[in-house]
Amino acid sequence: MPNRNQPIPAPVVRRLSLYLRRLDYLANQGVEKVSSRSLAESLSLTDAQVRKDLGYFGQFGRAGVGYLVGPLVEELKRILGTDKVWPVVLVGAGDLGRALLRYKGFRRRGFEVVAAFDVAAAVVGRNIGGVPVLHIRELPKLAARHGVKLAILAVPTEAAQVAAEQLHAAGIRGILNFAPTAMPSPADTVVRPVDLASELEQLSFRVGQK
Amino acid sequence: MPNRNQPIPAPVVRRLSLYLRRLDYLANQGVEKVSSRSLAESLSLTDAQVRKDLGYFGQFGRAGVGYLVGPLVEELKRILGTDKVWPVVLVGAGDLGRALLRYKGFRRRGFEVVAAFDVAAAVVGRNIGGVPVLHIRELPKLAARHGVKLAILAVPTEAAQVAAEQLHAAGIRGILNFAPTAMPSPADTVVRPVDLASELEQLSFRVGQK
DNA sequence: ACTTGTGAAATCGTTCACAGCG
DNA sequence: CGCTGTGAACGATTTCACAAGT
Repeated sequence: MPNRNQPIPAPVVRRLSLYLRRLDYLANQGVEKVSSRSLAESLSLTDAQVRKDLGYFGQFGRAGVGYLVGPLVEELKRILGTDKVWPVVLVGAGDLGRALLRYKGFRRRGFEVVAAFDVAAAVVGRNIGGVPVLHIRELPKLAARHGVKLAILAVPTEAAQVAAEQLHAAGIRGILNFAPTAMPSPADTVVRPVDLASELEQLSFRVGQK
Repeated sequence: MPNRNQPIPAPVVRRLSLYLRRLDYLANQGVEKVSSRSLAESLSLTDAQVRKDLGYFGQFGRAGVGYLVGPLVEELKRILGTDKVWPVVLVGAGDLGRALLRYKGFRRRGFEVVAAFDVAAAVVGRNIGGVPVLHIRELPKLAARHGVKLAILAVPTEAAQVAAEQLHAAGIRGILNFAPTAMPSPADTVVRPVDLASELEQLSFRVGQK
C-alpha cells in the first residue's frame, strides 16, 4: 500500500493504454496469465516498469504466478474509465474532421461519436461515416441530452478558441485538440493536443540524422 | 558551445515542432522578433526551456534582443529536415488509411503522400483524396523512383509485421505506425506509434478522476 | 524456483539563477 | 537594462535489487 492518491504521472497513464491494448489482444488469443516480464518484453519495456505502473493503482498480481489477463483487462478499463462507453462529439467537419468521422476505430475502445458540428451550410445536414453533422447551435442541447463530456476538436486555428468556449459552456470537460494551436484551458477541462504533421516531423528528424 | 553531438532527448524534438508551428504563425502575422519568454508563454512553457532546447542545436538568439522569427523558422525546418519536401507512402487503405488520405494537412508541413498501397481488389486502382491506390507489389518500384524514406502504416494488426518488412525492403527508414500493435524494428529504422483511441483514453482517465 | 511489490539508487529532464553580450 | 546561453540545483521517472508470497 504505497502510492495511492498521488497524482499519477502522465507517462504511466500512456502506458496503461498500451497494457490494455496488448492484454486485450492476449485475451483474444486465449492467453490466461502473463508475467510482467513477458508483457514488458512484447512492448519493449522493462518488467519493473510494468509492475511499478500497475502498483499506482493496486496489487493485481500474484507472486510466483503473474497477472490474470481477463481480470487485469477489466481492471485497466475501470481505471481508464472505458468500462462504459463515452459519448463523444466532433467539432469541425473539414478535411480532418470528416476523415476522423470515417474512422471506425474509436468504437471498439469505448468511445462513440454521436454527432458532429460545423457552421458551413455545405456540410450541415449531411451524414458522414454514419454520424450526422449538425449546426453548432445544436451543441448545447445534444451534449446535454447525451451527457457528453469529451470532444474532438478539428477546426481551423482561428476558430479553435471560440469553439473551445462553446464546448466548455456545453459541459465538455475533455478535448482532443487537432487544431494546430495551443489553447489555454479552464482548470476543470483537460486538453490533449494531437498534431499528425508533427509526428512526421519527429520521424523526419530521426531519419535525417543518420 | 555546449552540448552538440549528444543524442537529443525526444521531448526536445517534440517541442521543436511546437516552436516551428508557432513561429510560422508569428511570421505570417508579420512579427519579426520574439523573446524566449513570449514564445514560451504562448505555448505554456518556460523561457529557460525554450532557450535550452534551441541550445542543443546552436546559438540562434541575440542577447538583449531575442530571436529573429524568419531566420529561426528556416533554422528549425533545417533541423527537423522539412526544408525540403519528403515524399511519403501510405500502406493500408482501410477506414483509417482512407481517412488519412483525405486529410490535406501534411503538405503544408513538408510531407507529400505520393501513393497508397493495399492488396484488396476493391480499393486498388482507385484514387482517394488525390492519391492513387496501388497494389503493394508496386511498392519497391515506386519507392525507389521517388526516393521515399517515410511511410504511414495503417493496416490491421495482423498485417503490420509483414507490411513493415516490405517497407524496410523498399528502403523506408521511418514509419508512422497507426496499427494497434508494437513493432520490433531494425536498428536503421525509426517507428513512431500513434493511437488515436489511446489519446481519448488519456482524456477519459483525467476527466473521470475528478 | 519463479514472480510480485517496492524502497533505494541511478538516470534523465526541467528549472533556477546569473555571467556576459548587445 | 533586457535577454541569451548555460552550469548547477532540483525534481521526476526509470531501473535496480531484494524481501516476501506462492
